[in-house]
Amino acid sequence: SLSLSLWFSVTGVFSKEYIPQGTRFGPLQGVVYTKDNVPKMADRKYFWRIYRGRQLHHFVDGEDVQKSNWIRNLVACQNGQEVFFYTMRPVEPSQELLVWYSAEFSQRLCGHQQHDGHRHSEYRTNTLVEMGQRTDELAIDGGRNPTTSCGWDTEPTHSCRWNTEPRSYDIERWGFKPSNHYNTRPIPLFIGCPSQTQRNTETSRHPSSALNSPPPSPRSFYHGRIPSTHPHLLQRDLHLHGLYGHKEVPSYPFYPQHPPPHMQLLPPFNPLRFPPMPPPPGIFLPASPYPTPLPRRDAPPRGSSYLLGNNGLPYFPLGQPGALAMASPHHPHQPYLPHPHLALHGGLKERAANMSPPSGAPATPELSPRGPAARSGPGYKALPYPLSKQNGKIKYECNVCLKTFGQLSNLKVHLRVHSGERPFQCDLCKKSFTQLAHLQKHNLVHTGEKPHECQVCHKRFSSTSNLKTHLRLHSGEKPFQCKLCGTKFTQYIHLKLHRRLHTGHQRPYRCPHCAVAYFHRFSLRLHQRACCQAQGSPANAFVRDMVERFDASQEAEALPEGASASQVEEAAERWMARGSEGVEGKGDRKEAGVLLEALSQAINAPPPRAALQSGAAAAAAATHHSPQPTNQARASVVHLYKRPTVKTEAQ
DNA sequence: CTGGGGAAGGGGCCC
DNA sequence: AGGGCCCCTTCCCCA
Repeated sequence: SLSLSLWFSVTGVFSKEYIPQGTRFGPLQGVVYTKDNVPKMADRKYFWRIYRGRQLHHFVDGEDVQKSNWIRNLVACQNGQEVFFYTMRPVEPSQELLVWYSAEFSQRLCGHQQHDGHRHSEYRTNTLVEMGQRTDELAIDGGRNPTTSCGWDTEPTHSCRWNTEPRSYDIERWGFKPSNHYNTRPIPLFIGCPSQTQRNTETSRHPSSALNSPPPSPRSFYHGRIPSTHPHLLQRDLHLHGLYGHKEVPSYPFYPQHPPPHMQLLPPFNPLRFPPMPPPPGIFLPASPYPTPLPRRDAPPRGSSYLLGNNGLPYFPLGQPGALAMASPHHPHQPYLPHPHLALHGGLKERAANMSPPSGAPATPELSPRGPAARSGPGYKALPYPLSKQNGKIKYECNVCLKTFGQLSNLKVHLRVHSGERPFQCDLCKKSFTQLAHLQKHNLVHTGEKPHECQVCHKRFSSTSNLKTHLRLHSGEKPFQCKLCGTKFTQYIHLKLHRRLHTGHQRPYRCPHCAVAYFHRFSLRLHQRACCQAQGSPANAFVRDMVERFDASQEAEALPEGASASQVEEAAERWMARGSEGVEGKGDRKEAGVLLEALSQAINAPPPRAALQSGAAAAAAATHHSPQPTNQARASVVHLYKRPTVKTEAQ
C-alpha cells in the first residue's frame, strides 16, 4: 500500500473558494521526454502521454514539483500539444484538486490489487478519459481540439476524441463571444474562475476578460497561502509552479497581482486520505464542460459521456430524468447548466434517454467489461461499471467502494451515496433525499401522520422500525447485552453509550503528563510524539481524539504490543481506509488527514529522548500497577465501534 | 450521569 | 425503474 512517506512528499492543492464546474486549468507543465529519451530510472507515476494524431508524441512528467504544475482533481484534456484541466463539477472550498486517473493506474500507484474483498473503496480511483486525435483535426482547428489523457504511460485501452472545440463550449457555456485571440491560440491558464466577491456576479460567469487578456507567462510561480487550519505548513516554503501566474510577472487574467484567492496549498496529496470521487452519475456530467462529441459510427449516441470507467471502459452517466431535473435547484453549488447541445436538441429527456447504456448491454453478460471481449471496436459498447458473476448471478459492482449489487437499479441508487445526488426534495422544508421513499417517510414529519400502531398500547409511530423498537418494551426483548457486566438494552445506542463506562478505566498505558491512557503501548508513544503538550507537541484536540480512536480500533487491536513503526503505520492506513470510525461519517476527512500526518510524523520522527524514557517508564509503571487488559476488556473496546448484530451482542 | 424512549434519516433488498 | 419495506444508526429529550 501507499506509504505515508509518499503521501507527505507530494504537494496537494485545495480550493479555497467555490470553483464552478467547467473551470479550466492549465496547461500542464513538466519535464518533457520524447519516447526515446525517457530516463531509465524515471518514475512514471505522473507521466502524461501526449499524442499527435494517434501517435504518441512525447511524455510530460509531472513528478518534479519544481518543474511541473500538475494537479489531480480535474479531468485532463489534451489541447493541441498542451494539457488543460477542467473541473468535473463545482469544487467546494477546501476541497482538494485531483485529477482522475484509471483504476489500473490507481492500482499501480497503490501497489496492490483492490479485489481482495475488503472495502478498499478509498483506494479506488476512477475514470480517466483518454482520447486520441487526428492530425487533420489539428490542422482544422488550429490545434485546439481537446483530447484527454491519463497519467499513466501504458498503452491506452481505448481512444476517443471530442470533435467539438473547447472554444465552442466556452462560448456557449459562459455566454461570451469568441475572440480572435482565443481562436488562434489557447489561453494557457484557467478560465472563468471567479473570486469570492465575483462569484455571484454575471461578469464572473462570463469571463470574457480572460479571453482578451494576453496569454500569461508559461513559466509561473505561486506561493500559496497557508490556511490557519494547517499551521504546521507555515514553516514551509511551499510553492507550486505554473498554474496561477508568475510571481514577478503577474499573468493570471483575473488575479493580476495575486494568486487566485480560491487556491491555496494544503497538506500533501494523498489518494488514500482524499480519494477522488468518481465522475458523479447523472447530474454532473450533463453539465460537463466537455464538448459533446459529434456522432460517429462507432461512438455512443450524442449526449453520452465519453468518460471512461474502470479498466478504461466508457463510463456512462447513470442519471435519470428526474435526477437531472431536480438536481440543480437543490444544490445551488452544483448548478445544472444544460449543455448547449441539449438545449438545441431537446433538453433533458432526450439527454437522459441518450445517456442510458447501450440497450441490451446489461443482458449480455458475455460482454464482461473485465475482459477484452468486452471491447469490440473502439470500445463504446461496454458497461460503465464492472460486472462479475457470483453463483451464476450477475453482480453489478460499484466503481467506488466495490460493493456489489444483484440489480442494476440498486447500484444506481447506491451511487448517489458517492455522488451526493439527492434528487428528492421536500417542498416544505427543502430537505433532500436520495430515495423517494425517504422523502415520503419524511413527509410524515410535516403531516403528523403515524401510520403504524402498537397493538398493545395503541401508541402510534411514523415508521415500522420505530414501532418495532417500541414493541421490545412490551416483549421485554433486550437484544443488546454488555459483555462486561451483562446489562441488556433494547437499543444498540444505549449499549454503545453504556460500554463507554467500562472503557477509560482499563487502559494501562497512561501518559505521565496528562490525563490520557491507552490500550496500547504504541498509542501512548503516538500520543507523546503527536499530541502531548507536555512533550512539546502542539495542542491539537482533534489529533488527540483521533489517537484515542485509533487506539480503540480493530486495526490497533490486531497489532502486537511490540508492533514496529511500519506495522503501526500500516494499521493506521487500514483504519483510515475503512473510514476511521466516525471520522468519515462526520464528513471530516481532511481532519482525518491531519491525524494521519501526525501519526506519520510521530511514527517516523525520532522520538524525544525524554518522551521515550518517560513513556517507557509510564508504560512500565502502568503495566505494573495495572495488568494488561483482559481479552474481554479489549474485546469491549474493539466492539465499541463494531457494527452490532443482535447475534453477537446477545451472546 | 446513566438509562430509556422516541423521532428521523440513510442504505439496501425485494418485488 | 421505481415503490415498498426493512434494518440500522444517530440524535434528542426526559426521568
